[in-house]
Amino acid sequence: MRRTLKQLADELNVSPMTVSRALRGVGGVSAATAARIREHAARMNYRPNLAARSLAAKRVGVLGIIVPNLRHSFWLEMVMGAERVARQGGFQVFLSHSADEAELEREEIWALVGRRVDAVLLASCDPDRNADVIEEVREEGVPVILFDRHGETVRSPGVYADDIGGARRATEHLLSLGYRAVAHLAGDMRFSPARARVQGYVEAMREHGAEPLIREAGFGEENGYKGMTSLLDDGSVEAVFVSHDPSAIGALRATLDRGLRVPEDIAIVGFGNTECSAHVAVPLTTVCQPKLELGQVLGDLALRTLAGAAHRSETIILPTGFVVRRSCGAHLRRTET
Amino acid sequence: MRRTLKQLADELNVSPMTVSRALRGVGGVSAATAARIREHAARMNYRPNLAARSLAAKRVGVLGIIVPNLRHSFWLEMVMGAERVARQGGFQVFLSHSADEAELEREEIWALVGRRVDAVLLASCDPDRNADVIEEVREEGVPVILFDRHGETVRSPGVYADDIGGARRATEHLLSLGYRAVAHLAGDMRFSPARARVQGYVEAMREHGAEPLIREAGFGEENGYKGMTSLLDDGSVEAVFVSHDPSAIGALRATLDRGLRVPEDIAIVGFGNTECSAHVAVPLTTVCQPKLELGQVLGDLALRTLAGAAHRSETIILPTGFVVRRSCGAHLRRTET
DNA sequence: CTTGACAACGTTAGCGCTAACGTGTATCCT
DNA sequence: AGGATACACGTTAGCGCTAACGTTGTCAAG
Repeated sequence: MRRTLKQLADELNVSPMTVSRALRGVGGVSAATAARIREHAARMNYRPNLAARSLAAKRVGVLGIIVPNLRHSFWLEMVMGAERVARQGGFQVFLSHSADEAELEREEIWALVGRRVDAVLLASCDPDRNADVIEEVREEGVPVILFDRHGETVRSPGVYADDIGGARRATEHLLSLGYRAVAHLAGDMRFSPARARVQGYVEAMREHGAEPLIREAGFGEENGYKGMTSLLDDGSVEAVFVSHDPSAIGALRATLDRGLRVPEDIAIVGFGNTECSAHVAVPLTTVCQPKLELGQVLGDLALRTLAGAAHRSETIILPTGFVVRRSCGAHLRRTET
Repeated sequence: MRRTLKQLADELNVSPMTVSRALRGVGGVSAATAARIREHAARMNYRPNLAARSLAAKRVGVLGIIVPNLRHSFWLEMVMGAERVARQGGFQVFLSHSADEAELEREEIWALVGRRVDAVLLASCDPDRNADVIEEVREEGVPVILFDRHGETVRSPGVYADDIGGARRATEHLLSLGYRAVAHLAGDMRFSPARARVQGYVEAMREHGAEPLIREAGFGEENGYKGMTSLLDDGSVEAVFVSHDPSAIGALRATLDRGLRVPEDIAIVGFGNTECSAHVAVPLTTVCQPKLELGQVLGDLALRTLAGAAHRSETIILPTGFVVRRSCGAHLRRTET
């Protein structure tokens, strides 16, 4: 079967330890021997048994990442960003997802810890409910770094997008275009980003002396459709800031299905800049998070934490961007921005 | 730090082996003792060290999956499907991606094998180039199961979508609508699915006595845009079957940018049914692979292979579906289907 | 009362690797 | 010359777990 360190050592008439040192490049071996060993290992196509290595050493060189869901590009991009940084730092990434179920998430966390990952990067689908596990894992010496979603009770180093600022920006954009009746279709309020976006929206409205009008729709296209329908039933809205692009796409469809025009009759601004946002019938104006960068910062934070170089409870918030397309009606120049 | 088997054993005044047996439920322990042990382990929140377990035992309970790219829902869904089945079978999944680089892919394969995964499920970005690694891994007793893409030289058990049949279906659909000048915007011919789709297209055209017209565009929206532009420059096309939905979206945009109408002037059919396909300006008629099912079949094949219950070089091909939307012009009823 | 068979546990010996310390030899300084 | 110093390498002892075999006790058949 596989070749082991010891076999290599026998073939080369050195001790296993020397081979180990040479292959890891930790010094304590003459350059000549090291070269000889490395060459032989390469020819023999030797690969260390990482399970054994991680058992013997403490560090394993693996970060575990758990996201609620891989189907949304947001998570995916964050993971890719984190992975890139981790790889450059000599770490591998073990990726899991919780399918948005707190119970499964607990299991996944334990599975990662059982595999002795060096750190857990977690976008929890329910940070408060799983606060105990997180605490426990921390006590065992495995850093847990939260991202995107935080809870009320859990405070921890983490990386987040500036949801409040992004929501303010979106709302102010609509107000500056001259819309007054600007409503908000909120996301699932169990999640901190949804709450933060509501907050940003409300702040912006208040500052402009406008009355907030909020409807909780939840995430996803269908919820957006329903939420928008109910909003249109109820009263006269000029513009809507939707908490999440998929919902915004649903809202757009609902509006169009009513025979209303976007943005002439109703303006829409989304949040997230998902893959389809630029392609839909009326291209969506939207807030965009720096997804890849968020991931990179996350990976970086993890590496620094492991190196002991991060502040305790370092919290990083990255600013959001804003993409103006057609759904907000800016191109109609109702008012100069 | 963490509690170990031995600690548990001491606390319970039994041998570590008894604890191990009780926790794995392999028998050889009285029901009473087993219950006592399990209860205590649960209260102590004991988690086995999987690295140690995988070192001591042969089986680890992990499948490694490598896909070229996670950004396309196709791969993602396959992974999710495979993961679901694996989980039900008591396996975890270690997910990697090769970023479409053969060299990286080799590394990822070795990394997985180094971690002693029980099997490698691989959608290779270059099956021929990496045939040697695949062979080597197999010789070490780790089954490698290919999916979606196969090479010329590598023949192996695998799971594939019926690309030929799907392409035939799409082409025949267009022909049956009365279009005669049906062109094909091909994908990247290095990959077997692109070649298969060309084949299906050509076969269908020949059978209807129509002349194939193929242009290689590659994958992705930009390539689709360029390919379509060049196609429109060259001559009179009535309909186009595009090898991949993102390219089809690019092609659609190119057509619209020219001031041509879809489907009135040019009909378009895509392949893949990606997330955006239903949302674009003219909703795309497209061939859809049973992504999740492909993944499930893949996971199932892997488990059966590990159980020794699969035939050598079992190859599974799943039929594709077809979604008629607006871009093909079927709703205009040029001809009854 | 043996004998054997079986259940319920314990013991031993690693899996493949690495940390920590030990040994041997050349080199250098006073 | 004697000892300190440095380097190259070997030895020992596990990491936490499990396979394989050993031991003890029990009970029924002969």
